Amino acid sequence: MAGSHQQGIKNAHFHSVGQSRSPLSPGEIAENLEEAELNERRPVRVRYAPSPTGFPHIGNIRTALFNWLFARHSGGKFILRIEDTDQERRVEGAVEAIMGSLRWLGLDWDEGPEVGGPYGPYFQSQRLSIYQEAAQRLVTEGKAYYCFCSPQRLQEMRDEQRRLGKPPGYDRHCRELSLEEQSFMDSQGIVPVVRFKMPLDGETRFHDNIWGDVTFENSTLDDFVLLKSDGYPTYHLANICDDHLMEVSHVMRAEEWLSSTPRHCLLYEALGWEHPEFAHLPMILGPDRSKLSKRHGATGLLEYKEMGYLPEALINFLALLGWSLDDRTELFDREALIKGFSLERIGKTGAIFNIEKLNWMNGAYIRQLTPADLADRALPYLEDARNGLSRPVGMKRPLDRDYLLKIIPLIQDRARTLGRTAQDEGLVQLAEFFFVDDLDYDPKLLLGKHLTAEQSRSYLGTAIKRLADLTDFGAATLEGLLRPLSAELGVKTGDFFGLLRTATTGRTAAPPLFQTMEVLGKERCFKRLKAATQKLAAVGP
RNA sequence: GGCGCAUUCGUCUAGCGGCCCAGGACACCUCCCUCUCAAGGAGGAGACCACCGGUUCGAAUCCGGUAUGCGCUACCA
Repeated sequence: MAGSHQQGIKNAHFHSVGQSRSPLSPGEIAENLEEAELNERRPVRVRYAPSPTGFPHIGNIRTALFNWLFARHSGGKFILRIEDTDQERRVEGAVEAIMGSLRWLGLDWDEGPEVGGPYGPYFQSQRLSIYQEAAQRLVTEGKAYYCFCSPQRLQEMRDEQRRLGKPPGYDRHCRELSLEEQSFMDSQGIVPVVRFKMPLDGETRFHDNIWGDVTFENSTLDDFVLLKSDGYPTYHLANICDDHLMEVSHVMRAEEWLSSTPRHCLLYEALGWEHPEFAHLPMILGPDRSKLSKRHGATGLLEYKEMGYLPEALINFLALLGWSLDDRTELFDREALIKGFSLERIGKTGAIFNIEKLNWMNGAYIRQLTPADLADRALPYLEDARNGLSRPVGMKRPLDRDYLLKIIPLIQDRARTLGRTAQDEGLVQLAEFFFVDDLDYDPKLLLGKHLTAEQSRSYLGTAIKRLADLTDFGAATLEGLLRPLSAELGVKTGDFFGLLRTATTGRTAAPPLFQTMEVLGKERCFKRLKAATQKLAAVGP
């Protein structure tokens, strides 16, 4: 099977730029910049700005990936900023999960938590005064106002609007409050929020690098909240302030933000700032075409690590969800992805996350690994063989790496994940029988399609006898003995080898028999062959 | 309901007026290889390019409408 691995590499057609792992050369970056940034002289600075309200899922991470690819492609900076402005929904451990996810995929950030940077801090909760000052300034300039409406009033207002079939939105009740009215409310102890004073007419138009020109009537936009009563900013305010202060050049985020972009444009304008370029990424959908969520099954990125997907395979797969290089390239190494990535080739339609294709791709990546690398990556999964489908296997630990190294060539072409899969195509499942002491299988499997229990018993007995004299238990020797024996016994090789396969591996589908027996070793094979004859006794005639 | 956006094989997609009675990939089927299962190789099936009009010598590609879908419509991001 040594040749099979070579073949795997040869036929996988991995698209590579044919250079080492080093980043792009300055010349290449300049070239990329020229093609992508004709109108823009600003250095590229992009950011991934998740909120720690949960663990990052496939969709979030795809956004991170696109930002990272764009930054690396253009020699710009990739910033990680934590948007922790919602105190209520904050989830413990989320920040760690975010960083862990990025690190697992190798998406390194140039500025952000743990690495710092000249535009910090990178946690919005540590930048509150910035937002408060901005809100204050807008109020002073008459571009925003205090709103004292209670949550109850707002809720009733919305219910009423819904009942009347009118477009929902704040009714601007507090927009023109007099100073007296305001101080009265203050004296009542009501803490106001700050709302943006939306232009009542006109339209807001902006250019999106993916969607083209988009226009909104200002009259359809309401006076949204900038600063909450707890002193924290809303996403809109914080996002705008930080993107401006951190000199973000391109805002790349999910499509669901497209509708709030006019608000952001207006806010930039009110603050006297120029807005960055926008690029709204198409969404990742569940099989029912709705926004991917927990009810679609595994969505957390780290779950994919648990299941035994390779980070490079996941990156490749995710990159192809919404982006393509051309009409045929499917497999990219990291450098090829960086080199080929461009905003121009991002599509607009939501993409369904198709796990089948991921499985294929992961298999392709597994095949392309060196056996030693695969062994090292597989070891943790074998040691802790619980992932997903669970059921601990009866292996003695710690595992013998040298033994594993001999097994790898036999299962490398067959594995689709490093863990377990529902179709038994996970590496753990494929390797399992090499490690356990006692095989547990249905004795009937020994009979195959054409043999009786009696025949099986007899063939097995003969095989054991002949095998006993063997000093060399190599695959070639085994074949040299067993193939003629099959003829001698007058059994089809398919039936005979099938019998031996089940006896030695406990399954009907396994790697090639002779190599498998060689790796298993004489002692283990004998034990299993004898156990099989025992089992046969239980089947009857 | 309002606003915005989208619509090419089951799925991911190529296509930016003639090269397309639409190309690639996954999945599926057949065959080859073969001790089983994979991997690999060779084929196949699968899309009236959502629909209806228009522009044009010519449209999947441009324009309009319809339908459907999705997103947003919070003191959430």
